[in-house]
Amino acid sequence: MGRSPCCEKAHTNKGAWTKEEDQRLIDYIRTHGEGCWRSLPKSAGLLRCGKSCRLRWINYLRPDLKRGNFSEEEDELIIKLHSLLGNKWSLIAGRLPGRTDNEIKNYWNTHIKRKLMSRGIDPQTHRSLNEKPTSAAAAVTVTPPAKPTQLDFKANNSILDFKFQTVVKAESVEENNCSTSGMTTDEEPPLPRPVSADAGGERREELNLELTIGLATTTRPSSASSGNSAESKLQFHPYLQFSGTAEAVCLCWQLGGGARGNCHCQCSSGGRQQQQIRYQYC
DNA sequence: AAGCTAATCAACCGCTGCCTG
DNA sequence: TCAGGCAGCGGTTGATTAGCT
Repeated sequence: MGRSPCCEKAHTNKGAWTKEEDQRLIDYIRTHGEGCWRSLPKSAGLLRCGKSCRLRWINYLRPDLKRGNFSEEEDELIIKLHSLLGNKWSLIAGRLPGRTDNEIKNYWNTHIKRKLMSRGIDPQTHRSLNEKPTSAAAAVTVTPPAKPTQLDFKANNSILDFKFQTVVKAESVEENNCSTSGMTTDEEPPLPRPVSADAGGERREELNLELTIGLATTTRPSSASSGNSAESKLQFHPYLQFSGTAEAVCLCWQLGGGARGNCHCQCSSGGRQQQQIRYQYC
């Protein structure tokens, strides 16, 4: 038995939204808030599918959307995030305040892909186009998860741990003062790292990056929906900070203030960022 | 000015995963 | 444990706009 359609297709409008439809949707959400998209069209007097209403609101009508061109900083941030997360547009959008997943996805496909290609970088693998698949990457190669299952993403109450593997050139790691667990060398010696050689015989190290995410206690108030999943809460913290060079990678994600859980990375800073994800790229 | 092509982006479609009974 | 309902996500489509000849 197939699933019932999400809406009565025979009685719904499709295509571009009219100003009147937009206004109805805005008025309704202002009064009642987001949530229950399935019943919203009927309640708001719209002949639209709930999914369509949701999309229109999220991608176009939301008041906190930033319109206009992407800045150079945003470009670079998207590239870095894509190298880490792959085509997880919603996660990427979660770190770019005022930008939507759809917008970023379109922008990626129309601008950034071309930009990377012109730099001689494969937009999917973030490796040099001239490079043999088996050779070590430039300074840092982060292998994006091809499938979500490869990103070991486990929710455990308020703590998320996820791990993924990256390959870092051995010589880059030597100079790095961050350990794989995000600790400084002053605190604890680095964990032993497996060393492997690729087909060309070049020595390289495989670095197991463990990211620890502690969820802040504050979440977006109107997070109706199934937004109580840890992953979706994560998206409510749009700020992401990169610092330092990309010679080696120490990743430490935090939500909320100060070091939480197992994180000992020196990524603390005060003020507004107390409520932001902090992501150190040192 | 007209016709064609490329670029852009809003919207749709189908699938996935979470929640609930 | 399982099935159904739902929201959300990512890929794709198609209408519109811009640029070129």
